[in-house]
Amino acid sequence: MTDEAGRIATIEDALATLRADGDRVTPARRLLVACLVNAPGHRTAEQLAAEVQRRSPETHLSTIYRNLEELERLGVVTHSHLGHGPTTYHLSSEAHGHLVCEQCGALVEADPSLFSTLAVAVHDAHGFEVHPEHFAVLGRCAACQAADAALS
Amino acid sequence: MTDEAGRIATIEDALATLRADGDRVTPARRLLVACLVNAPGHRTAEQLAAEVQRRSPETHLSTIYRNLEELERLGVVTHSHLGHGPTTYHLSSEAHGHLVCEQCGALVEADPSLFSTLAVAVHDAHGFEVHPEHFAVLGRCAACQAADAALS
DNA sequence: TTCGATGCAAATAGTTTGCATTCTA
DNA sequence: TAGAATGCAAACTATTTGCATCGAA
Repeated sequence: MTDEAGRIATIEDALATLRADGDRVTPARRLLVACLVNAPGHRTAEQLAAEVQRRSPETHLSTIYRNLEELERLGVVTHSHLGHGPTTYHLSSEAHGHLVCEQCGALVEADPSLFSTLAVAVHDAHGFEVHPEHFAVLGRCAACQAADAALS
Repeated sequence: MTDEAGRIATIEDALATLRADGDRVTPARRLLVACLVNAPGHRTAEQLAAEVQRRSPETHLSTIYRNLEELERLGVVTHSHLGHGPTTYHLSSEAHGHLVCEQCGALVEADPSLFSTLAVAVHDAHGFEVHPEHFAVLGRCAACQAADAALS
């Protein structure tokens, strides 16, 4: 129920990007791209492997890593470091910032516009170009603040 | 030449914090705290272990990890996740933000004030409390931007 | 039919844990 | 001298790599 029409154009876009670079379109690559396009959000290499393996159980985790690397090189995929946990991957077209609660691990996706003043300030002060989608802003979510406040 | 006076008060503060919690002051803890106080900046557990081992070669890396965890629990030490690389540790009193270049790995320490508008915007939008010292802002440093520009 | 992609096993990096021993308080 | 801290080995998680085989173009 997740592989029907509507987004196939984007799958084909991704495959066309591979072909344009001289890369081959293999079943594993088709499935991986379909997973990324069909369901948005952050997934680890392991989660993506599990999804791909539902259709093609012999697909190896190392193949997922190699293909994510290649798709990232081509600009189709972006990865983020979310504090402690493993690296997560998503389509580059879904760029956004990340807020991760250090207490409960909750992930909030933040509109990139929230980062614009930071980006300007950092660029003015250090000439540094900020990539808000590649890292997580760590802190404490509203729920954990409320829970902590209730204790005191 | 790094263990002379001037900052010893802070070493004693850290040890007093341990004692106050009922923890014991061991040679490994003394040396670790001294390393952290005597030289500022970010170091990985492995780097700290190497420093401690110059004085006390039998100190094990797992002891460093356990003590960093305890010092962090007591608020003496803070860790940061700097993109790809391993976790780094520093005294909590040296709080600051981090800019890490994704191309060359350069680390720039940023004044926490640069994060204040981000913190306000994120709090208004999501009720989320930002801890600027716990994560790295990834992007591209001025030098890499200049180098890239020269290529095109 | 060729060379890129894959599967598998093994290596690697970073970190954590179990347990017997040591040493602080 | 009781219990916390340590050293060591081993487990564990995330990721990378070498190599023989397979398959897309």
